Amino acid sequence: MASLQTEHFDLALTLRSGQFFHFIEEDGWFYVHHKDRIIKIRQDRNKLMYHGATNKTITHFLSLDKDLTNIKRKCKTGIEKKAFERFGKLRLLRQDPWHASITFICSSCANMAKIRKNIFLISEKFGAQTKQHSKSFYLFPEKGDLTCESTLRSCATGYRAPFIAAFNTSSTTSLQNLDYSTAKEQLMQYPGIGSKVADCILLFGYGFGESFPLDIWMRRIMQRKLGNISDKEILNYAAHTYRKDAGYIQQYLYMYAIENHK
DNA sequence: CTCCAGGTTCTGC
DNA sequence: GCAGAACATGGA
Repeated sequence: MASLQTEHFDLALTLRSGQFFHFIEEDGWFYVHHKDRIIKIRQDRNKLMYHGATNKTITHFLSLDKDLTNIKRKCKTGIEKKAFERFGKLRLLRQDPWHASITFICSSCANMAKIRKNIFLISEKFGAQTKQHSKSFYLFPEKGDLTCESTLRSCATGYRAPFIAAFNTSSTTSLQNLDYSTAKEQLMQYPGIGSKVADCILLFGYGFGESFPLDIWMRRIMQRKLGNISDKEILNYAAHTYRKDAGYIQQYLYMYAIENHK
């Protein structure tokens, strides 16, 4: 077993924050899917203990190298301050883009428990079985393997099944090199990917910090902050006020909104 | 049983 | 361009 020290980081909060669903909790350990690995990991105060990945992989995947200085500066007042105080120890995971894309195509008009179910069923029906840490898992399938719409339907994906099948043959390898707006336009050309899902994919899968996923919870909290304004105006506000830190601040606010809803 | 969920798309003004 | 409805399904 290897270990590493962390600062201002909460593993459980990070994993449970609705950005990622492909993990299980058992006997005090998290078993986290990451590409073809299952990372077995747990936290004790400032110490992370883990099996199945290198220090470098863990540090990158969990964004332990992320500099929070600018984010902290933008959360000095108002609702952002409260959200940062409560949820500032979560990091944005650096997920596999393909995995994140399918996850958030599944997310439309669903809840977190259902998205998790979709991801596990898709893995069971299409993914390769693997044995790691003396346990059996199903890896998330490769791009190109999600062709059968009826099997996708049996993963409780509903009307999203044809969207997944369409994205299965997409060519999105160059998105990394585009600017944010162009990358978002490209993603939104696929069926089932609108503004919000595109922002999730760009933030969680491609690391575009300026992405600001605007869902029903974010709309509520931003309208409470700014008044009854349109989505377009909210996104405009985030772009100009939060800039490259919009994604992180969104995640704090999202968690805050969920925890404090009536 | 009813209501809602990390929306998107189509339709009709 | 903008509001309203349809879209499948599971969880609370």
